Amino acid sequence: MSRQDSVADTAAKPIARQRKPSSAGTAAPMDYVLDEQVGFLMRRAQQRHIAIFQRIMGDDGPTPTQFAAMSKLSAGEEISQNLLGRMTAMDPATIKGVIARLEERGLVERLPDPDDQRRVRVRLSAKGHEAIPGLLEKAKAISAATLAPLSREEAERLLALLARLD
Amino acid sequence: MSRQDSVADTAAKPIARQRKPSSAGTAAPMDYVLDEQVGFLMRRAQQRHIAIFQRIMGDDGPTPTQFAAMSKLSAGEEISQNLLGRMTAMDPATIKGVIARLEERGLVERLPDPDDQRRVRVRLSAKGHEAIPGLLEKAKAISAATLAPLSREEAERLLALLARLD
DNA sequence: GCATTTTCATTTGTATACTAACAATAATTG
DNA sequence: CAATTATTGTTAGTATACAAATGAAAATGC
Repeated sequence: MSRQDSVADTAAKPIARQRKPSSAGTAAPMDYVLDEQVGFLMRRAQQRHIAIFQRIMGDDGPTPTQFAAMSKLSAGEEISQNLLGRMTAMDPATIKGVIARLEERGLVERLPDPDDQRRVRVRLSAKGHEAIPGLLEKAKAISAATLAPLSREEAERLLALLARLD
Repeated sequence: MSRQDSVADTAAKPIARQRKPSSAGTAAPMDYVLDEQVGFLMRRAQQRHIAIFQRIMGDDGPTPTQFAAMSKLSAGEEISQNLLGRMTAMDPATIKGVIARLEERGLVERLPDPDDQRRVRVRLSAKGHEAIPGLLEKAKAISAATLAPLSREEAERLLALLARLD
């Protein structure tokens, strides 16, 4: 294997899913199997998704949150930093770092809002705009690859169920 | 609202889900709606889950990954650090930090493996063992609360679908 | 119109999570 | 057995992600 032993491939499948006959006397084992819990399953599905994301976007591509911000900005309007955070499900501290890194790479620009001195308006730079079509193409491939193990109907069902856990 | 404007509650629902008539001339908008992509939906579902986790476990409770490690160790056996990482879907660098923080809090112990000088064996401390029953109780409540918006059948379906995205 | 509250952005601190590079030790193979 | 390869654990660096606290500015209420 070329890439390091990342969790996403090498140790992908959990090793010990055995469900002991509840014998040994270490307190009450209870019927709790970590590998069957929502949180654990979601974490692992996310790890796989992020690995796919990085593979398809490439080494100099945006991270998932960076792309989310760019995607929302691609509509063309200037948006305040915090509002952009809400639109992409990032809190103010998180969106700040994401925008700062996008700005370092020349993909977005920050400018003061003339109407509200607290606000910082964020928008795509010309370079950012140029990147959008290619990124959207890759983003579609990422979603498809992530859902590849499922049929169309199953994928639709999963998305609908996930949307209800908001 | 008492807690800061965290994404998990205040800005929970995406704001702009409007699907413009593909008018404006900023390149090709393509039919890509961030809010409908697997990655985005999983990220938001995870954010909500983690918020529930922290609320139920409490301020001095373990984090999700810390609990995952403790849960696997509760079987009673000593496990090498890397193997424990594979069992809980964490790479070596990540499990190291998790175990270090559990050790600082006196919940796990690290000891050299007599048969393999590279290995570090990890096990629950007495204090860690005592904490397990209460933590398992809370962990079940966390899974239930996370899945609360869904019916039994829907929850089962979601878990089955997530398990296939591994 | 002024005090209270809210919003916006920032900073600091903690915890994941991964890549990459490394050293030490085991296991394998010629 | 010696050389190669693999495994284990560590360190350093980057990027999320959130809590909590702060200061500045805007909105609200009375």
